[in-house]
Amino acid sequence: MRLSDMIEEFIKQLWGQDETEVDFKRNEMAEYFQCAPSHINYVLSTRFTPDHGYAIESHRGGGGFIRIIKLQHDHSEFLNYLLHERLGDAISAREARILCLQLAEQGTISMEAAELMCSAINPQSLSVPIPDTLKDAIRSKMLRNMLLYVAQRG
Amino acid sequence: MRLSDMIEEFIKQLWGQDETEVDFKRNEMAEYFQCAPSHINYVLSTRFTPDHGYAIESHRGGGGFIRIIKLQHDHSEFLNYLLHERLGDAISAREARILCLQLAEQGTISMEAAELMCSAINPQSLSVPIPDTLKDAIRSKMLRNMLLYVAQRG
DNA sequence: ACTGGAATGGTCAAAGATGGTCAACGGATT
DNA sequence: AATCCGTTGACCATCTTTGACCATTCCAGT
Repeated sequence: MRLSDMIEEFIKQLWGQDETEVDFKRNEMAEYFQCAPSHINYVLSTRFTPDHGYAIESHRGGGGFIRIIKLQHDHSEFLNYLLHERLGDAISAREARILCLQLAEQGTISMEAAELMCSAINPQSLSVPIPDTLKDAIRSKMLRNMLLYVAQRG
Repeated sequence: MRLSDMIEEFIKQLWGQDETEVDFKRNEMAEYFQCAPSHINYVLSTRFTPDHGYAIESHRGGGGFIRIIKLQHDHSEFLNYLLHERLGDAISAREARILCLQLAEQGTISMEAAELMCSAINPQSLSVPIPDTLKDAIRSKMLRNMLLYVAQRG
């Protein structure tokens, strides 16, 4: 069995009943498996992505940690679709806006949340001198992060 | 838990009912936590700033002390302050995050809205190859648009 | 009034503690 | 042979902790 698979298994066993997230220290984990610390990042980026149903948070510096959050599975199909299929690496302001409003219409988020999201991805927010391709990429990342937050709350 | 976090907690528990400020001696506090006196300053400058809703006063010399004052903001005034003074044309992710959480703390917005805003301004949203100065500019515009929505809605 | 020491708090830079990124290497898979 | 995936290490970014040195205020003794 590959080391990465063992680390994946180990991490999955950290969850107890009902817990929605687990914390650990990257260096301790690497020490335990006698591997390079960056190996932990590799496992996270290949096995604990949003597509796999997880979100990652971390803090550096003394007392730092890595936190893996399980996304709720009982949220709407539409949200899942957006996160895993519809939302790619880039999206226009117009498309993003429509998706936010649809989320509200079908009750996944409040209309206020939708409006707030629209404010964030408003073309004005990105009125800086960079190529449109980058703007579409940023918008996609922004929307993804916001949707991930929504998905964390079930 | 980090020492700095424990000191922060401790200080926050110094407040009684209705009190608007608390006083203490830096050296006594440092002695209590067995840390360098300057550590207290570190905690103050990272957790009790005006952005966090606090002001600091102090006196040196015999009988000296540090005083932390809880600022009390009127909702719409604070929003105006943020929009017209605090928020310039650039802001770091860290500062932006603190301001959003502060808005929730004051009850101007819900904690959900604050978290949603934090998701949008998350460094990950701006992980594209552009200079940091542009990222700070975009963040400022995003936050401004979201705050404008909040202000107009309220 | 002066003056110098004691009692406080402030600043800043270095060291320590974490985690992140990226590119190279090598074996496995196609 | 070409490509993909796992593994590793060099280098980077961020946050915390500590200590050396500085500034201000008070007070007691001239």
